[in-house]
This record gives sequence, C-alpha cells and structure tokens, in this order.
Amino acid sequence: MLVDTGSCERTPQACHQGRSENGCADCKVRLISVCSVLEPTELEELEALSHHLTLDKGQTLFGQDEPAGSVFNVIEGALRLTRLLPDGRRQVMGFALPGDFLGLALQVRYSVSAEALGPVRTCRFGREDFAAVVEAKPHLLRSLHERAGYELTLSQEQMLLLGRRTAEEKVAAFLLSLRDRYARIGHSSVTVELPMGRQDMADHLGLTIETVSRILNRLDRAHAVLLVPGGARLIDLSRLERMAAS
Amino acid sequence: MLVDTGSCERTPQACHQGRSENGCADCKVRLISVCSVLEPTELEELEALSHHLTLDKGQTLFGQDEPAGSVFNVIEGALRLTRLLPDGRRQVMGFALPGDFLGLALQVRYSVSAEALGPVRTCRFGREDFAAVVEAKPHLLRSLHERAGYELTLSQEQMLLLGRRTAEEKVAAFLLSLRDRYARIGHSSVTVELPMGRQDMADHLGLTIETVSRILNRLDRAHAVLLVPGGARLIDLSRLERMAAS
DNA sequence: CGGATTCCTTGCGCTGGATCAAGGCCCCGG
DNA sequence: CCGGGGCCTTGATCCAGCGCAAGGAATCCG
Repeated sequence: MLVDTGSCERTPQACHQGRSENGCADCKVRLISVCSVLEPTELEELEALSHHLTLDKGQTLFGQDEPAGSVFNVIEGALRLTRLLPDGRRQVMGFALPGDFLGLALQVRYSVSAEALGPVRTCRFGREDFAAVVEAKPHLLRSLHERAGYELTLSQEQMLLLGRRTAEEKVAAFLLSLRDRYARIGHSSVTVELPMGRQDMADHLGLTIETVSRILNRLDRAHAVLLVPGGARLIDLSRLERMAAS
Repeated sequence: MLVDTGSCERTPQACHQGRSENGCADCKVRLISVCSVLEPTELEELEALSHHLTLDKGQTLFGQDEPAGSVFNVIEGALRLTRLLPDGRRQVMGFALPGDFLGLALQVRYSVSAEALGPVRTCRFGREDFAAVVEAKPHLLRSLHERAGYELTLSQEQMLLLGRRTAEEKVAAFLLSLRDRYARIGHSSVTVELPMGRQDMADHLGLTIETVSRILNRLDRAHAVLLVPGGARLIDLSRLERMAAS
C-alpha cells in the first residue's frame, strides 16, 4: 500500500511536517530537482500543493497504463522503471534516483511502472495542480523540457547499448553511466551503489541474470571492479571505459 | 552539400519563394507539425524566420555532436537518425517523416546525425531565432514538450523491442509501427512504404542485414506480407500483431 | 545497350549468450 | 542455533542470430 503522509485534507497541521521537516527551503534535492529554477515565492506556492509519500522496498509508486494522477520528485532512494510485454518479459527502462522527476511528460497515463528498490521518499503533486503551475510559469516548463531532452539523450544512449553492444560492453557501460549519474547528483564515490538486483540489471541491459552475474564476476576476477554487497568499486576505470567502447 | 534555397542575405526577393510557394498558410504539413498550435499572426512571425532547405538522397542534414545551429520541420521525404559507436557500429535511432520536428530538445549539440533517405524538403529555423520565439510563446513550448513526451514513449517502445524481442517480433513490430506513423500523418495505406534500406532497418532493430532480409522474405512466403519494391503490403495484420507480441 | 555499382537474397557453419540445472550464500524469524 | 527463502553463482548444453561467401536483381551512367 502507498503511504501518503502528506494527505492534507483532514490534518492540515500535520501537513507541513508531512511535506518536509522545514519546507522546500531545505529540501535535500532542491538544487538538483526541477525546483531549482523556482524563486522562493514560487517555491512556497508549489509547497502548498506538495505531499510527502514514502515507500518501502518492493512497493509500487504507480503502474504502467494507469491514469497519471500524480507527478513526483524523488527525494531519497531509488526506483525501477519497467515496461512489460503481455507474456511477462520485462524491460527495465531505467532507474530513478534522487532529484529525478517522474511524470515529466505530463501525459494522461504512465508509460512505465515505478517500483521502489529500497526505502524511498518522494514529493507528490496532483498532475492537474502541477500542470496548472507549469502553465503559469514558462520557465518551469522550460526546465521540464530540458530534462525531457536529457532523458531523450539517455534513452538514445540506451538504445545504442541494447542494439549494438556485446554483453561485456553493456555491463561496463552500465556501471560507468550509473557512476556518472551519481556524480551528477553530488554523490561521487569510487564505489558505485547498486540498489537493484541482478535480474533488474539484466532486464535493463537486455541480458539474462546468469550472463550479468558471470560478467560481473569475470570483471571482479580481472580486477577491473571489486564486487561488494550492494555495490561495486570501479578499480580500473580506463579499462572499463575501453570495454564500454563509448 | 546542403542547398539552402531560402538564404535571404543576398536575394530577399527569392526568399519568399524559397520559403514556401504561398507561405506557411498552405504548407503541406502545417496541420501535423508543431506549427498547428500557432495563430495566423504567429505563423507569419515564424515564416519570417524560416528558410527552405532541400536535400537529395544520401545528403546529411546535420551530424552527431555538431553545434545545433538550426532546427527543422520535415515537409516531405524521410530521414534516418543515427548514432555511431567509435568502431563504426551504427544504431538507427529512428526515422523522421513529414510533420516531424528535428531539434525538439533545443539542445546545444545534435545528439544524432540526420541523413536523407530520398529527396527531402525541410523548413529550417536558426536555433537561437526559434528559441526566442519559443520563449515568447509558452503554448509553442508546450507543444514541443508534448512532442518530446511522445518521442520518449516511442523510444521506450524501441528499448523494449531492442532488449526483449526476437528477430521476428522486431521486424513485425517495426512494420506495424511504421504503418501507425504513416496513418498518424494522414498517409494510410495497406502498403507501407519503406524508404530505408535493409541495412537501415537492421541497424534500427539491432539485427544484421541478413537476418532482416531472411525474415522479411519468410513473412512474404508465409503470405503475412507482400514485398514490393520500396515497400511492403501488410496482408495478414492480425498475424503480424500476434507476432509483434505487443 | 553494356558494364559497374549498389543493394538484396540465400546457404552454411559458428558462436555469444540463452537455457537448464545445481548448489552456495546470506539474512531473517523462530 | 537451525531452517527456509530469496538472491546469486557456476557449470553444461543448446540454438537464434551472426559472419562469411556467393550469386542475383535493380539502377545508374557512359
């Protein structure tokens, strides 16, 4: 079940706490989220529409083809964005990290399902509410559009990966791209966290779980990476980059 | 070489003809392009910034990673949008058809190369010029953003295809999706035009040219499609849909 | 009209990654 | 401390699609 700690209808006092301990002003992801383009007064305006929503590992934020009632800022944790084929085959379109905005396209239905890979905190807005704010603030729309452009670039990168790379190239490129994304949100480290399981990586890279496992362990044995629980330390970056052939 | 028939610097009289025989008002793709959201006065404003540009088969409209000096509406013909790996492997990200807008994301550099598959007519705008118009007209930005959302959905569909479908499913899904896109721009027909070559399809679907050829001919022999020069007639739609597993 | 070029088809053997099948490890609850 | 379940690893075998090679059809051009 979804837990909407920010439901304001009946408990307006709890609401402020629900939204954020001290409001958007000291939100962890303010500077890396779409909100970074907003003025303080605009931020307050948006804050009045926001609800906090937390999920535990495995819970679904929204499902593919459901009416898109809300849009979300990811504050903490990671989610898996998936699409299903009728026969159950699964493609993981990507992973949402803190600072990411879900529902970017403001479309009527969600095009993917979003599931929590661990404890997740999000900032929720009613889609109509949010769309109205966007309508009134072209620079916010501009920012969303820029993000959409970035997403489009990422998805092109992913298509190139899925269509034209070998299994080893895929895994190496995945580790490097994840490291870049963490760096982009100010979470740089030699050790890349892997909050997703092997099956999720496989479904993201168009491989099987066995192949992903084999290749990760091969990279480990070759001292290109060091596998640790829940992550991987990238030892030989230049070798990985050569492997990724990017 | 690019032929910019709309270059206004030295031949202002030729310019109007260069733009469009009778201006945007009776542009073939006005109703299906981004321009469809513009008022007549806005259309004139944009027309003043437009230049016609035609290409012959094989010519490059722009190249991957080049500074994005212009954005384009495709008026007629089709283009191939590709990305290259350093070693020459190629992924065709998609095909641009009449009504499509190239440079949607308004980014500083092109993320793909665009090459004409046959004679192509486009309507070109300086990126800065166009961005200024967009800045002044939020509903145009809104329309661009909607298109970006549609592109994002298409590219997710393509990722699912590349990652999780068999060769036969890929080819069937490709034919059907092309048919849908032609229908969307008012070019419905049982016979789907295939302005791209086998190698382009292969590079789009993550297959080899041989596999594409084999499967198309297998579908032909099975009377699911009828191959004709430059296209394919979709005979057994329901069978193709079952194959595509969408 | 003939020669060249480009694109497409088809056959054949090979291989990268899938599939099948066992375990192994770790965490959690009792 | 033990037992069960979820995830991960590893080995053995298989096969869909690849790579190579040869030939065919369409188009262009002199």
